[in-house]
Amino acid sequence: MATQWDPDKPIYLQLYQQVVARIIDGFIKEGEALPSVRRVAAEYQINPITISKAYQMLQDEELVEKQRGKGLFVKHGSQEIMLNRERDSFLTEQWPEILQQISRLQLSAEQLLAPCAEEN
Amino acid sequence: MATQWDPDKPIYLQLYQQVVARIIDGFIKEGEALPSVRRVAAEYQINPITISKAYQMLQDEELVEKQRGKGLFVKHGSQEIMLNRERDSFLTEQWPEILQQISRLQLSAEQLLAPCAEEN
Amino acid sequence: MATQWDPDKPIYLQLYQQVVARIIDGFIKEGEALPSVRRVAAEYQINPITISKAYQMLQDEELVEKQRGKGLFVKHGSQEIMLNRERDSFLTEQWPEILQQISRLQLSAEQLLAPCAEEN
Amino acid sequence: MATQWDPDKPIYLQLYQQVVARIIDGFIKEGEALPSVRRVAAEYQINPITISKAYQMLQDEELVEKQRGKGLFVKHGSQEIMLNRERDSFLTEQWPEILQQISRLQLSAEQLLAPCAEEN
DNA sequence: GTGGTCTAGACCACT
DNA sequence: GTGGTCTAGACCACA
Repeated sequence: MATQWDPDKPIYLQLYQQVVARIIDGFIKEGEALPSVRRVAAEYQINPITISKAYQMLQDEELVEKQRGKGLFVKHGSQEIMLNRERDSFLTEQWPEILQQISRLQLSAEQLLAPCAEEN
Repeated sequence: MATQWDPDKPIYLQLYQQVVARIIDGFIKEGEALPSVRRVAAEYQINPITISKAYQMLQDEELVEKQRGKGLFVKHGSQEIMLNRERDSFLTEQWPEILQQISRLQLSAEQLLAPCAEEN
Repeated sequence: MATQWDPDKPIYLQLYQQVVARIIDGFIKEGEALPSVRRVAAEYQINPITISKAYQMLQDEELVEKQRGKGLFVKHGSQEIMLNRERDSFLTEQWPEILQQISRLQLSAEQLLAPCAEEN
Repeated sequence: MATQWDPDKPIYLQLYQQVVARIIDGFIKEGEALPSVRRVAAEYQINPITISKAYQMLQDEELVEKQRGKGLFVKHGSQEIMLNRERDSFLTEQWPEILQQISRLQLSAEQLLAPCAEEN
């Protein structure tokens, strides 16, 4: 999917966010295994350690659990937790800043809704 | 103003953005001088080199000009240039991502407009 | 019994320790057979190889002996050997560290004996 | 101090515990900087990344804070938090198991207090 | 000077 | 097959 990496952000973080997104969006279901470290490493031409780092974050947050010798599995309930957490953080952290920015730059509703109009 | 620095972003960048914001918002007017490196360094307990770096960015973008022995002054026309540039970058880079995020998280207009309602 | 496995320790080790504990405590008596690999595998949903590994340790230590075609049997004298070995290792390896920890954390006798008091 | 490493535990974990211990015991005071990654790496002949990993844990737990370009500093209040956490975890997790072990192995008070007697 | 990130390659333990 | 750990060495951004 993400064929290319943004060079301004650590790969492991982008990877982490990608996995979270894929769980939220239901591409990886609860109870299923994450693609193995080696598999991802081969597919994306990335060092396995970089992937481990992303996967470690998911374990630290208890969204994923290790089954020794088998792999990492999405915990039950993770999808909802992730979704709620993303919503919360968007609404309480990012959105207020965005609103402030919009007001500072005196952007009109017309300008903001332009991309929506294009889709029609 | 800037009560504290976000430890995850370079200070010089935060400083740069703060100055731009203050010019756009008219707190520092065109033709006026920026606060001196020393002054800012003392006030914010920051390494002077860090401040120089932020100020250098403003010079590189020709939004500010050096008057030898006097300091840095906001060029005439800078406010408008900055404002337009920020608008453009917001509309073309940030806003599309924000819209996508809103759709992914299935946020309702109600949730998004809540903070506006509060202000009344 | 073993409701769940600690994902941070190898299963075969936990299994080994569990068997030792059950022999020491007399739940499995000398001369009796250990539950078969297949039985344990089915009951605990564990890979049979993992169980073999735990049972192999017991054979290597000659606490258990194989009777071809019948299974593994607890040797006579094993209970005492195990008990003594556990006592020794506890007193010489674990206990000194525990005492040191207690002193470092300045724990009072009161705090340490609280659980004993509860039992009354 | 810890001239040698226990080969059964990851070095980064031992390092983490050592730093926690040194803060609890007051050898590293609140507000002070941790020894730099490179310094420790040179002193103990360890790969810098291994040390980073230990230090990262301390940051994740918000016991230590980064000052960009300067180093890692012990947060105010960390000593007490660490001490309380270690006490809690000892009393609620380790100690009950120890008591159970003592009872299982039928160890006498005499045996347990022997090392204390030696000190006299 | 500081910490952070990544690579390439090795080895280990577990299932 | 799985993930975890470590090394050696490189490069980067920041103050």
